[in-house]
Amino acid sequence: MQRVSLKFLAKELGVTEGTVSRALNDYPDISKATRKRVLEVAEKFNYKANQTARRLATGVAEAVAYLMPPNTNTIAEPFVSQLLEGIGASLAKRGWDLLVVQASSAETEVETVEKLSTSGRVSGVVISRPYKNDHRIALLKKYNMPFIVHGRSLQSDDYAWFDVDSEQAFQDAVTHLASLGHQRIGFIGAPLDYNFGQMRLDGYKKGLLANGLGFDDAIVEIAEMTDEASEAVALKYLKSSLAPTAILCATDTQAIGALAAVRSMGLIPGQDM
Amino acid sequence: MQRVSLKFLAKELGVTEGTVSRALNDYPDISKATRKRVLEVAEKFNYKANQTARRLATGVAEAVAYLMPPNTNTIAEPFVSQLLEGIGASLAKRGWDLLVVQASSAETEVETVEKLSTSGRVSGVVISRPYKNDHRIALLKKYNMPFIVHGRSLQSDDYAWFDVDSEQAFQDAVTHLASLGHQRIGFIGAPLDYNFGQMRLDGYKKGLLANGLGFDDAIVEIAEMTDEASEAVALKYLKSSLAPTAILCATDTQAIGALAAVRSMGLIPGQDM
DNA sequence: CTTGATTCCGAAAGCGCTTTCGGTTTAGCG
DNA sequence: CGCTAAACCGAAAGCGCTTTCGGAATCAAG
Repeated sequence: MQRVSLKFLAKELGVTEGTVSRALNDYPDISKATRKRVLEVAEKFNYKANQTARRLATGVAEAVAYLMPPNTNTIAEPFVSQLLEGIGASLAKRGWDLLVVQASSAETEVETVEKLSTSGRVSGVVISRPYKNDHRIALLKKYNMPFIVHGRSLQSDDYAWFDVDSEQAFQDAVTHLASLGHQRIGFIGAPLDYNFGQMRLDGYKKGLLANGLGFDDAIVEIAEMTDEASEAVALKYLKSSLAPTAILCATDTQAIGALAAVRSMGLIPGQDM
Repeated sequence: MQRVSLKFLAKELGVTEGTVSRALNDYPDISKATRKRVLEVAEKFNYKANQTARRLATGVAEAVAYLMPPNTNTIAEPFVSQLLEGIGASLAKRGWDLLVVQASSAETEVETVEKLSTSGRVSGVVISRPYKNDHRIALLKKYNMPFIVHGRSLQSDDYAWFDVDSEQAFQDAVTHLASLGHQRIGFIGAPLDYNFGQMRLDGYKKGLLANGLGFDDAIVEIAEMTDEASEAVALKYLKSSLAPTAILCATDTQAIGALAAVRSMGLIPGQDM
């Protein structure tokens, strides 16, 4: 199978590679006639430009990387998948590539970001869940690599981010539960190192306030983001003398754990709890 | 910020770019001493090779693409996410990239595969869920693009694939249930258009046979792969005079539906059923 | 018919790396 | 000490594309 290159097309057409390139890339200084000829022949031979060469020549990578959160298992969370789907779709429209990059651990994350920033294979980076004083962000800035953050941090004024309004959402959730008549609403939170952990807790608190409910340490706890950890916390709540009638969880995984706890107590979720 | 290129390092060291390249890539014809010097300086300036240039020069893309199944929402399925995680991890070890590519629709899928095969940006492709007479596979073969298929088809002898051994797994599942004392095991299957649907059904049947259990039409049904459909089927089983004591579902989603049915009957999963 | 402005395209220089080919040194050995 | 073989490294040619520069051809205007 003869690889169809620019040179091949040029020879076929009896023009220069430069001319073919100009025709293909809609340059102004090319006659209507030759452009038409070039496009036809390119079509005929099913020419697809070698992206690598094009990238080297233009200096633009035409690709962005999504940096996977380092904790294993997080990719299984639907939010990552859906995010990827969205990013991928809009990149595809421009013919750009989506790279999915993993740092095997938190330590290698720095190196991963560094390599991403300096190896020139992407023109932008998307990261999720900023930390406080995020070293990844620091690095991206240092190398002048364009990036956008999914999730916000307390000091995220000086870069672009997008996020769910965690605080509002959790306040709404409390309000919803309160409107159903719940007076005693428990909370299983995510680690406060994560900004969303902090925000969801804040939202929960605001919700309590807004609905005239009291805050009780006994049914508010931060747990690891695993179902086991959350299940244990939920069990403790349920077995206490003043058990909550509803439990709000910061993440899906924790909710799954809590559901298991509810069931193991012989209660039916959505009915007894 | 001065971009550290090979040329830069070469000038810094007083040698040729070629020499630096050789030292960095562990070529044999380079002295221990200069290699050491080169590595030190490279480290000092935090040199990372421009991947694009390297790819163009070597002709190997150092990247593989995962072609997302075209049906929307499938990426949200955990299997895709976990697969990506696994592929990404092993690619990362070799310093290769993982591209996630989406075809917006079934029609554009052909073009997507074609571009993937001819634009030279990847050296291999992974696809999921082969169809019968898969046009993607035909294209990949035509262009001599290495590929591997996740899932198998009936005629998958002439290419590499990997898959869960559905048949064995479901046979094992039946055996497990039988060893717990279950004599009447229901089955909610996936559409037989899917190869795994057929295989799981076969495994179920083999399991019954192997454990001396009888096959009963009344508690074996193929359902859509939604929780609602599965819930309806499970309810029917449970309400019948000869209700099964265990139900095997072909997919997670179906199991979720069945669990709902069990609970709505006031039974506790894992205990009463 | 001359001149100056346009239009179009060829020539060629890169982009940053790899890799072959030779030539110069050094080592090995009689 | 002389010869051959081996060890190193410089020079340079690509990889397949983009893009500047300038020249030839065409056109409009005087």
